[in-house]
Parts: sequence; structure tokens; C-alpha cells
Amino acid sequence: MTYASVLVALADPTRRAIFESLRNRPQSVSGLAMGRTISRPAVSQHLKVLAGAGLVKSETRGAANIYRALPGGLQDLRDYLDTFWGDVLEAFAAEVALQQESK
Amino acid sequence: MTYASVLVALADPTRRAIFESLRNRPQSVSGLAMGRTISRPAVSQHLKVLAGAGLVKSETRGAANIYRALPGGLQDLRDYLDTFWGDVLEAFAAEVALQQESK
DNA sequence: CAGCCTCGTAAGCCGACGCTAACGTAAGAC
DNA sequence: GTCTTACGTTAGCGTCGGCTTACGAGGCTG
Repeated sequence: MTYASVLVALADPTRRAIFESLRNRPQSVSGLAMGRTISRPAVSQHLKVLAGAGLVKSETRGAANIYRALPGGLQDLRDYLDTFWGDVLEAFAAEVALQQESK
Repeated sequence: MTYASVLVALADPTRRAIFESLRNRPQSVSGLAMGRTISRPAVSQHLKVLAGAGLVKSETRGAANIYRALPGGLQDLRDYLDTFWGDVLEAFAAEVALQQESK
């Protein structure tokens, strides 16, 4: 069920940009907001959504708050897509067989 | 770039339900709307979005319009996720090496 | 302590999204 | 031709989501 929240989290372009920036190296909230055109609270809200989807983990270091991308957060979505693959191909094969039979 | 539209398309629960219903067997617009609580035009609009993302193909059969799921439509998203995997693990390894070095 | 930094949250605004109702079009069935 | 079925599109409405501004809570430094 968590693949749904992952899809919602990654559907937003700004959130994707934050996540992509985080995949390279862990960063603080201010650091993430600095290179971008949006304000710092906006980044904070996006991080909240990403954390809820299990894509990001926060780690308090002094007054700062370091965010890091979680590799396993995408696994559920990958499994979901793999399920689709098998089903679609199966349905396709079944239809091909059906048309062969009707000839 | 198409993985973005795929993410947006699959982020909506109703659209996912339609796509999941379509992965089993091709169906007409009315057939898709029948089992659901939403109206037929709503289904039509969702199918338009799915088609724009390359997840679905329409095939006119008489007055009806049969929609079918495309297996290759998810490939771009899969590749995108795979890119993340490598990068995150690489960053993780780099950080581990950094901490090892500082010891 | 005061001052400055970091951050999260609440209120409010505005644009986009999903839905319905109504219309118009095209393809059979009679 | 007439009627019915199946479909796409539009206009309009309600709602949700992303953004900013403003505030309050901690932590660190002088």
C-alpha cells in the first residue's frame, strides 16, 4: 500500500527535485532551500511528505536537521510495477492465443 | 521525461484502479464505468491522461472504443527508479568510506 | 543572559484537479 | 430515416495541494 504514497510523493516536480538533490548527498533544510526558488517552509513541507512515503530520513545534528534519501523506499513501487508487467504480458499472450484459435 | 507524466497519471487512485482493471483485459469506456461509482465522462478523462502518459492505447471497434494497457509504458519509470538505486547506493558507499577514513 | 541560527507549524491565498451535467457526433439496429 | 448506444468535449463547481508570510520552539555562541 505504500507504493501509493510513493507515487503521490514523486508526482510533484519540486518534490522530485528535492529527492534527486538528496540522492547525491545528505543535506540540511536550509541547504536544500538555498539553491531553489521556493522558500524554506515549502521545502520543509515537501520533506514531510517524502518522509511519510518512506523515501527520506531526518537526522538531528545540533540545531540543524540533516535529511538523507533511503534506498529501500522505492522498493514497494518497483514491486508494484513488476506485478503490472507480468499481468499485462499474460493478458496479451492470452489474447494472442485467442485470436490464433479463432483463425 | 515521460516518467514524469507516468508518475502523475498513476498518482491518482481512480486512475490506478482503471489501469489495474485494464491490465487484466481490454475494456470499453462504458464497461469501465459500469463497475465504478464515477460517471462515464470521468472515465473518459482519466483514459485521456493515461493515453497521454503512454500507458494505454485506444482501438475503435464499431461505435465502441476498446482501451488496452501498454506493457512498455512503465519502462521509463522503471529506468528512472533504477537510476536512483545506483546513485543512492553510491552516495551511501562514499559516505561509509568517508567515515572509515576519518577514524 | 541576549542574540542568532536552524527548523516546524498554522493561517490564508490561489491555481490546478477531479467530478458532474449537458451538449454534439458517429456507428449500428430496426 | 429513426432510434438507440457509445463516445468525446465543454462549462462550471467544489475541493485539494503547493506556496508564502508569520509565528513559536530549540540549540549554539558571545
